[in-house]
Amino acid sequence: MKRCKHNNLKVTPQRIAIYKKLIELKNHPSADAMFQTVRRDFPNISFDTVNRTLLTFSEIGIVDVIEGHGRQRRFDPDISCHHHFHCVKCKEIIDFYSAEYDNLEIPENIKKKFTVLSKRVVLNGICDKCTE
Amino acid sequence: MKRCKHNNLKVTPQRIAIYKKLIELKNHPSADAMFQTVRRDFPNISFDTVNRTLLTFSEIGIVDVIEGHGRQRRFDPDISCHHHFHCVKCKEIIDFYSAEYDNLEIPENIKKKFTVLSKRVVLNGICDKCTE
DNA sequence: TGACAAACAAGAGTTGCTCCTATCTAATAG
DNA sequence: CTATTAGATAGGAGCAACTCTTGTTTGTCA
Repeated sequence: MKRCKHNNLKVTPQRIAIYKKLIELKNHPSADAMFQTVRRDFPNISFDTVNRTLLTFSEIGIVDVIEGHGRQRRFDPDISCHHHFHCVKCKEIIDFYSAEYDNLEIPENIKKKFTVLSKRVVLNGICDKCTE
Repeated sequence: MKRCKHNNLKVTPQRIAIYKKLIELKNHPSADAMFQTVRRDFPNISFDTVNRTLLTFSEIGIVDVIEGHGRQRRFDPDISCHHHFHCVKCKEIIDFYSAEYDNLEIPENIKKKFTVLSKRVVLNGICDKCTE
């Protein structure tokens, strides 16, 4: 919440409610999933507020917007360095951790030209559930 | 085109036109961008045909559907192993190559549980044009 | 406590696919 | 070479997931 003040954002009950739900969740909710969840405690919040708040949070760096192949945008409350496995069948995104991947160097020619903010290894494949 | 036959798909003029444009392109077109391009040579092709064909191509492995943060799905005609830099401002996706990244090992616990089909390192940051 | 900028709810609008139906065509059989 | 038929196409309707607009409410600072 300090983060909000630092960015000239007001601390509203809606934002607090969304933030609390976000840190509770261990998966990668869509805007709609967050809306459904927050709505239980806050019955007349609008979808737009939830969605806008999530985008605002991503701008000040308290959530990540994650890469996806599907149609819905997904948010990631875990902003520590981690990596993703995408199942091409069920579209699920599974987090995993790897020291080797965390320590990857950014290639020189990239570092010279661009400002790199984050890195992530994305594996595509078929998850255990879809293999049967 | 052999690939089409192997997968019991018919070789139609539309598919040939889409395929030709695809291998010409060096960027990461959206379905709509492809539609606009193909339409110039093939004025009465429908958007649906282009989109369906791109999805079909991705299923038989002649294009990749790539991770993206925006609302549009992007296709990648370069299916050799390479990596992506995403500019968080202009949303451009820039390809880069790195032998170090190509040789990354898949962690044991992932290999045991899931079938990995491809791997890619995704860097997020700000590109040279957006830095000014 | 009053003024003002920021945030909110509700609903309309937009984008980017995805599905449906009637028509057409490429490939196989005769 | 023609008939058959499974698969493909065009065009348009339908739908999901945002995104914008408008009028109202709420924090914050003077």
